[in-house]
Amino acid sequence: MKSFRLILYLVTESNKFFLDSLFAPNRCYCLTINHTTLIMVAQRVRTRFAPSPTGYLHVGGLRTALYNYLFAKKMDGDFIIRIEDTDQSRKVEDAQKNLIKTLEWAGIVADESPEHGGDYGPYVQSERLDIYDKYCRQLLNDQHAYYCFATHEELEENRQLQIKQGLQPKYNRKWLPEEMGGTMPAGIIKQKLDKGLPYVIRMKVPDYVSVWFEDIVRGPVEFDSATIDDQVLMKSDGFPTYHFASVIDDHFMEFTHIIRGEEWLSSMPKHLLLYEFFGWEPPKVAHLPLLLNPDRSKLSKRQGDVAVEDYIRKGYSADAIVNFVAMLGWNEGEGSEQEVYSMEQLIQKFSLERVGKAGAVFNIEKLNWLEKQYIKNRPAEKLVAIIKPILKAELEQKKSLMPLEIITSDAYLEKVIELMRERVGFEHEFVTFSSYFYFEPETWDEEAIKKRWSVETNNLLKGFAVLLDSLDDFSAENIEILLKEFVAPKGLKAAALIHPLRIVASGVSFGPSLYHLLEVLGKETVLRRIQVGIEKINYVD
RNA sequence: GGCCCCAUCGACUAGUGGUUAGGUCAUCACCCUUUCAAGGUGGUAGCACGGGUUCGAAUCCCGUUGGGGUCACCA
Repeated sequence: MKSFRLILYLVTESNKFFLDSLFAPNRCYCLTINHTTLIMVAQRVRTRFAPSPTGYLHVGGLRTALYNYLFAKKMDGDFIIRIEDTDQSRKVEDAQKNLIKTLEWAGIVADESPEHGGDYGPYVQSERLDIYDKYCRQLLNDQHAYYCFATHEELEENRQLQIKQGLQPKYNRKWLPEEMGGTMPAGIIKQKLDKGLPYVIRMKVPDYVSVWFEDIVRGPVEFDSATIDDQVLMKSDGFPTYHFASVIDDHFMEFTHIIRGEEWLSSMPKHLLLYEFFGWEPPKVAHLPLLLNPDRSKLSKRQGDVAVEDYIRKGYSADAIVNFVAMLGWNEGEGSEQEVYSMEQLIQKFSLERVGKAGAVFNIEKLNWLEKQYIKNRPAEKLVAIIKPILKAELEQKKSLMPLEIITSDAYLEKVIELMRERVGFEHEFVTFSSYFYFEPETWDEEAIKKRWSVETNNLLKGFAVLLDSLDDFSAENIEILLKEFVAPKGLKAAALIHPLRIVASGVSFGPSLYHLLEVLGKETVLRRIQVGIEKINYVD
């Protein structure tokens, strides 16, 4: 029972730390002030991420999961994954596995989930059908729900008619029984039931009551029940709808906080009504602002990648994505100018109170910048471990003229990393963007040749190659001295040789310091490339 | 359309009655420099609008406008 903190948090945010330090975590606390005793019951925070297994993990879903996770961990509570597979027709094979795998990739590991189990299972809704059935029956008994035999066609017809009449499309309550205030005689319902005709079960939304609740991020929100439809609770295939299943599960899995996207805000009153029917205490809720396309519509395919898997494939790291997505709608607040946060720091600093209300545009440029920050600061060993498999895969496709044991060594890769870490945007670019560290150039930047070559260039290279060959210590410093001494008596600038050297050595006109580049490549490779370059580059004035 | 939510630079945001409206990304200029980056310095750029309340409003209230979400036997 660790979440003593939760209750204090809810009761008195400002006194939290004061009270926190007064009591050791336990189940029950008594506080007596002026003969008045305040009793607090500890309750461990439990949050959930409840995706449906219909495919990939959406970045919005990742953020929702992350906020649930951060909040739970911050409060010393548990984060749970539940799979909402009540629509069997949309179920996608392996989606559940991928969802959980992708979350774990991001560092979001559930305390309870279908894969890892827990005390509140099963964690897949299709395995909880008997529970929904039982509680649906209870609602039926209590006259909070009723059978409805309307067909899809009938419903659609009714809808069209209402639209034509300028009314709001809403279920017409044709099957609401007489004893519940409707017009359908019990006999007819029984008749249909006996015949075994397909039906759904609808909840009866009370007329003209006001449903009010306090949203943690939005404050008070109010709905009029007259605008709420008699929601289907059980579908004709015997599966519950989302609304019903999630309320039942949220209750029995004892979640203390529901943190989800704003798209759920308008179904909140239905859920609240269900809690009321059952006499259960609803959890606290927080509706997160939506993630937006650049045109400010709800983030969607069509306008770029939305699957976390897409970003993984492109080479974004978990650190950067988590960091980025966390900042979309949350910030530490006044006084902080921190941009880069580790998961630990996020857990430490996160709070639902500081989640914003307005939607946030998913801005890829900031993500790119963050990714670079991480690459700049990631320890070389870590990068080596990431790059090596990429290089090895590449080496299976392409032959290298350089000694394999050297270019695949940690020492060599670390040198490449130090030269390139401020020049790459993704980890894989240490290989793909810097292939000249491992493979011979096959093309030589034409624009650059035009700009940097003169009639003398090839001879200069040839002459310098001889000097390089005689250099025993092939270090950047020595190469620099040698080059300057070579060029000075000729009345040339160092640049006259530097640029051509870079081009023959790498094929491109940009990259790290030339001297360091040559040092890392090594004498043998450099001499070979000068030779090949001279042969291949035909300068025409 | 009904209902609900939202509104500070192009983007992410700080700001909770008194600030020259701050930071980050992007962008521009300059510096550094063998290239490309990185880094440094500086700049452009914002409180949607209209009414109140108040000595004083980005901040509180009302309205308008704009945007979004939602109105399924999908979640």
